[in-house]
Amino acid sequence: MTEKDIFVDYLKQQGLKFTKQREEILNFFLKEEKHLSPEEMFDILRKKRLPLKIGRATVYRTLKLLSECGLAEKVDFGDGLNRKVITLFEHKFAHPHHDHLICLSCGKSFEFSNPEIEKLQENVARGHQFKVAYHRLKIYGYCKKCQSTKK
Amino acid sequence: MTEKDIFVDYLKQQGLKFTKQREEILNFFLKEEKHLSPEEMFDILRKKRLPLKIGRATVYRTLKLLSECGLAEKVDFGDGLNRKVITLFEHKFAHPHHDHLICLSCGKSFEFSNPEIEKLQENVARGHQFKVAYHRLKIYGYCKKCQSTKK
DNA sequence: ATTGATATTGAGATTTAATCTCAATAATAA
DNA sequence: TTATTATTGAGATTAAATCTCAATATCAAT
Ligand SMILES: [Mn+2]
Ligand SMILES: [Mn+2]
Ligand SMILES: [Zn+2]
Ligand SMILES: [Zn+2]
Repeated sequence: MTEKDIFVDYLKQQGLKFTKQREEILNFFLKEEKHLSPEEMFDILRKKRLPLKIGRATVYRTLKLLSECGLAEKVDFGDGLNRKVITLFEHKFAHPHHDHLICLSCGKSFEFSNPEIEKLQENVARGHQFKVAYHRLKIYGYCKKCQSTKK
Repeated sequence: MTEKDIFVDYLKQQGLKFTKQREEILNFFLKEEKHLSPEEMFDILRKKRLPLKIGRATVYRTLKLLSECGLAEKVDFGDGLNRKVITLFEHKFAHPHHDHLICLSCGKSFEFSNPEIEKLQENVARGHQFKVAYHRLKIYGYCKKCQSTKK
């Protein structure tokens, strides 16, 4: 069951079509290891000057589909204090859940997963009789490199 | 040391001025117990038809000042998946740190604080030699009421 | 109270990521 | 091949937040 199978099956199941554009975007997303924003993906796909032309709306629409079928996950890496929203899409297929440390200086993010924290979150939710769908834990600060490069 | 003192002192220390508008916005913010968005605050302050006219930019600028001096805290209650950004300002003065459970159905939020989670976060950061500035833990799902009102 | 240097203000323009519109086109199944 | 229906991209639109700038208010020093 490859990522492509998952996508194709999802589309079929939803009565949607597997188009050239969707295939191109899927392949590009899978190939890229680092997190990319929709705008970056759009720019790069445009620069490629493929025989196929891909519009901004199609990039956004396809990333939404990839999220719906479990291949991608949208994450906002903005600091929550300034206007800037930094939306990136991560690989989700065969990539276990994790949260992020986000450097306020260089913008880099670092992944971590901590089962104890996850368990405590469940407890908190249970205490509020709250049914959890998902969560986001973001720790903002300064990465090792940005601390040494003192300002 | 009242909230007003804190604000006035902060302004003075920064070489800024304590204006009618800033005082009006401070009072309104302090009076309101529930979280409000800047746009809501702007609308309400406008409807008041005070002798004093307050512009949108001044509301945003003043909320930023209130955040800088520790009286307010900006929090994004959007679900991180849809476009909508829901920026609210919480009281921070004499309100201990907490995180939120956010209902995807009714939009209500529920506060919690869990020292164990906080401690584990410190451990995670230390493990990455990461210097923490602040964090945001948001647990999305369905509140008790919205579970019973079974859609 | 007056002055003067400087910060502040609000109207409206601008920014920006994301979404929407819609007529032309492509994908699928019969 | 054909009919049905989904998809597409250009460009318009949205909406929160910020920016611009000329007019005005603040406030410390007289
Ligand atoms: Mn990640
Ligand atoms: Mn709160
Ligand atoms: Zn860094
Ligand atoms: Zn609810």
